Amino acid sequence: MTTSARTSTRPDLIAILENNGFRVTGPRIEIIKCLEKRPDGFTAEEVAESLPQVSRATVFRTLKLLLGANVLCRLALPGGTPRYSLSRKEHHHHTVCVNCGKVGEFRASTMERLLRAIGSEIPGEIVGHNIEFHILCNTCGP
Amino acid sequence: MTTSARTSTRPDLIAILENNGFRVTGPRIEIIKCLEKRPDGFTAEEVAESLPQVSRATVFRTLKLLLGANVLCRLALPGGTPRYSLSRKEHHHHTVCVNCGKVGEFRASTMERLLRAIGSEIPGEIVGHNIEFHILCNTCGP
DNA sequence: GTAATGTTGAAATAGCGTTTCAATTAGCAA
DNA sequence: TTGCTAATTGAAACGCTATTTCAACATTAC
Repeated sequence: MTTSARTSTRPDLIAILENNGFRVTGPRIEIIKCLEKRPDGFTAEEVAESLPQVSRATVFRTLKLLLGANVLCRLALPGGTPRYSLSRKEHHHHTVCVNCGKVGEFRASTMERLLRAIGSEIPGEIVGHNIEFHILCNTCGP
Repeated sequence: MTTSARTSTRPDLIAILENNGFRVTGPRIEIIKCLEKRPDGFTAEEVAESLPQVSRATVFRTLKLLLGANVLCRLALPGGTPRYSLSRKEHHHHTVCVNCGKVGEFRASTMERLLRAIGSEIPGEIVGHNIEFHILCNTCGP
């Protein structure tokens, strides 16, 4: 019996805790299970509300921990509440629906080529980037 | 005597107030003058501190007004205080130095081509995007 | 000038997140 | 298995960026 059929695309978050020297505690397991049920992204408050038995502070602490481990992304809608999304390990970018907030991931080959080429047009050393597309998803769309 | 030698790249913010039906008031003029002295971007607090005679609320109200008029951009450093930057009218993107916070603008032709091409790779209708490069600028760099 | 309406300051409030600190618990060693 | 120790937790206070409220005031239209 394998642990998960999705290990190839979704990192095993419990293992990530262990490998980074963090303790595997009840609250953390509950939070992680909750995140994995939300493929379209979520707000911190949504997680806290759905886990009233876990302290809000612990929710934020765990999200921060996962952000630091690069398995969670925080994205900002224009003028809206930040949304979080579990990520695949591979480099990717995000789409966020401006109507329903649903978060998607995509890897565009055009994008990757661009990122390699753009360096020479920017004055300084690129150490990171923030690229999000604001969309109307196919459910909310015109 | 012309109003400004930079009208071609920097919009005339006073005119923008007038054209959008906003009143040209003392506090707004002070705020706008202050912003125009800061080519590298600024935080809301920096503006408020340098204009103690203007209420903090008015600073934020005026920044929001200019954001709505698309002549000001708000950008987020990873984990840092949001920074604002006056913008040229043409479509552009931003660089933010992760060390000193200095904001730069650039228009990369590669970028423009990408943005036209990427639509077919994204599920839904693109209504906007958020693209920032986090850099070490030439002053802070290695 | 005067009325109508937009704008202001000051302070309270909101949203998202972090910190504090005492109490608890996971993980390890004996 | 027991005990030790450092990591973690909950609850509440706090911090920061920003917004709202509301009475007083300034600006523009008439």
